[in-house]
Amino acid sequence: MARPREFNVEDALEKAMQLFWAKGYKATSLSDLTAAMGLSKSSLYDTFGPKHELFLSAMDRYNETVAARRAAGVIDGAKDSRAGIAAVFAAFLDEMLDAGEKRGCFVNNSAVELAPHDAAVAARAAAGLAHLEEAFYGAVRQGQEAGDIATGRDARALARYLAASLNGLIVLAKTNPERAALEEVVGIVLAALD
Amino acid sequence: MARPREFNVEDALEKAMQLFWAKGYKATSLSDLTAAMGLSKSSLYDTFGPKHELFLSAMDRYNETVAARRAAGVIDGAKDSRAGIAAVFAAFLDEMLDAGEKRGCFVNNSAVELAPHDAAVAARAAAGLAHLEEAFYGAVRQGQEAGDIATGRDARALARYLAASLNGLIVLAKTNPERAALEEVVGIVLAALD
DNA sequence: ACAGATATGGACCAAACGGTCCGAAACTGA
DNA sequence: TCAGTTTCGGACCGTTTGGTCCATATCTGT
Repeated sequence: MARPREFNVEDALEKAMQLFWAKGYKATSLSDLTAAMGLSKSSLYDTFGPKHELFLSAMDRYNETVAARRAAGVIDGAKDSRAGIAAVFAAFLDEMLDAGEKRGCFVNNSAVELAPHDAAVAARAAAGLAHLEEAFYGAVRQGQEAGDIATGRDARALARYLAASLNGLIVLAKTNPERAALEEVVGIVLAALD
Repeated sequence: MARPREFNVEDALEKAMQLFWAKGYKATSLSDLTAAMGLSKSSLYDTFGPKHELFLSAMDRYNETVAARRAAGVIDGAKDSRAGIAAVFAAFLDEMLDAGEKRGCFVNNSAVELAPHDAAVAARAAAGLAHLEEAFYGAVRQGQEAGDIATGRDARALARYLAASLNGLIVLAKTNPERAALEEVVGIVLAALD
């Protein structure tokens, strides 16, 4: 019927997500995007709509892929829920310290930069956080039933607490990326499960 | 000797800080600034230098005034250190929920938006966080000596933990401003002091 | 082979960006 | 009073921004 697209939509969206993740919304220009995605402005616009819409798509992709992988990481520690939770924190620390990129969490970044003034972004950020919280919630409940997490506290509150703590650590790591100090904090955070 | 300045430097810087705080660096234009500060571009440039320098001055002002006031809030609870710490968390929750502004913490915002790519901002964000941590540290030590905070944990690590948790709560509050849920999390955070 | 459909790059656009410059205004000290 | 100094608003600058448009190239179905 017609000329085929010369780029892979998924790949291009992935590139856009990586850029927005690393630089934020306002600091990423259309030129940056077209360069990274390997297509021209018109193609970008035809396929993904205006910049803001592309950004929302990038957030959706993040929630569906990166955040989902993270949630799966919690669940993988199924036999030992506590270990699964600890693994998520450890993975984040590695990501913040090893790469030197310090890009943090795309949901976190977007929530801080845009959520107060942008309802669509706020909704996606809320969904992303809820995703993480839900993963923690499942692990906490399981751990409480299995006995390796104390039952004294409400599982929902604990899950929220874990999600908040993780985001706090990310912010801290952006300015003070010292592994030992951060691990000490993680230790205190996880002690709430005892 | 010469024509006097028609605006108050401190007041103008305060206005700039409020704007950057609410909107972030990239989203705040020189037009926004001159309008809010009540002066023309040339005056702004002569007095505060280029935009980036003005932003750094705004961060300095935040650290010297807002952050200092916050630290004083911790110390005010001198007789009961734990209460002083709790008061800081409560004050932040009020700020995030009552105003409806949800601007959060200027240091937190700047750390997320710019720290990974801007060393000067990163340094100031680190200083702001250190300021908060130091206030917590003093309170924790005092509390441990007085007996209302458990001595089982290192005071420095606890202070860092409190600073991280506070920042995590701020991020959470930006997308999910439900008082009850947030207060529950605060309760778990403060339980680490027992 | 060819008609129809569609994705392409690059030219183009108005607006907004951060920053510079300068003539005029307003004050001071002598 | 008036020379000297400093600050003022606003015009102006080149660049970059997000977004639009179109002639061309390339594919498909018949």
